[in-house]
Amino acid sequence: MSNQAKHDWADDEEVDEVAADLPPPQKITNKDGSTTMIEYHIDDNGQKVKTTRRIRLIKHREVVNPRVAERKTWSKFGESAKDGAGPAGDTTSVGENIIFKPSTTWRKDAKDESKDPNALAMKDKLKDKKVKCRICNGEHFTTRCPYKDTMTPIGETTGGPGSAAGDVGDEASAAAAAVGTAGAGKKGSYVPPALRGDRAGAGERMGGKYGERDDLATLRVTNVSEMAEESELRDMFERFGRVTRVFLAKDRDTGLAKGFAFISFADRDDAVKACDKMDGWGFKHLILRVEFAKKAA
DNA sequence: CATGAGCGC
Repeated sequence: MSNQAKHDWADDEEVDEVAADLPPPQKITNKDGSTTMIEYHIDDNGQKVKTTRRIRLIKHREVVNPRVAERKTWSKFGESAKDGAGPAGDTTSVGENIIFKPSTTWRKDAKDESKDPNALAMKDKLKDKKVKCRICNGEHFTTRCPYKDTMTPIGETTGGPGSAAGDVGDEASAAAAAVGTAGAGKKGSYVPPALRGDRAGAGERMGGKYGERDDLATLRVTNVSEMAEESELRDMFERFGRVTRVFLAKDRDTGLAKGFAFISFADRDDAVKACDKMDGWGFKHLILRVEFAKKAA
């Protein structure tokens, strides 16, 4: 630190010679306890700028499943009767929450395996059995194809003009085709999101703030427990057919479920079955109400 | 009770 350090930046006051023409800053306390600050300033280009900020109090409160919280109050018994609260390290092992996370780098891992003679033998075996992906002709089953979600199987129409089948021999050239611009309508080529799915050429019917949603096979589920999770809902509804979307409305601040959810099925018939069976279903001490969703407001 | 996000041009 030199003697320049005497200058305190906090004393800098180049502020507000212009402040006179600006509206005064406002501070509004909202119903939910948050504060909205509205300030005005002149930017470098001499433009008047209004800044609105909303400040929330952060609640340092842990969200615990009440059933877990309740269990923690149980008194111990037997040889542990005199032990204090919480797990005793010498008699209890605390399980971790194991979360299943599919790796996004599995292809790389698979490549590394190719150095392994066993894996090579397996590959040869697959070659002999002529396992061929219908999407990219790669040596894997179609369901395992890395382009499964972005490409259409070779030979299936995408709604675009068909052309002679490209000789897509391996994954590398398939990838090149996916990235390239040439094969927009070509079989096995990249399909833009707007053209994916069953509705052919629905591109121009899109509108509204969040785009248009087909709610023909969407159920609205109400009386959903605060503690519910999307995965649990998915598990419950999947047995009726392919679930394409699960939306559980949650409070942005607390993360707790707001009590209603939407479940979309690929097939409306499955939605009908699910609606029938799940309306009145008991879930986490509440009775679900399930009905077909109406159009969003 | 209850009809779905948030990004940023």
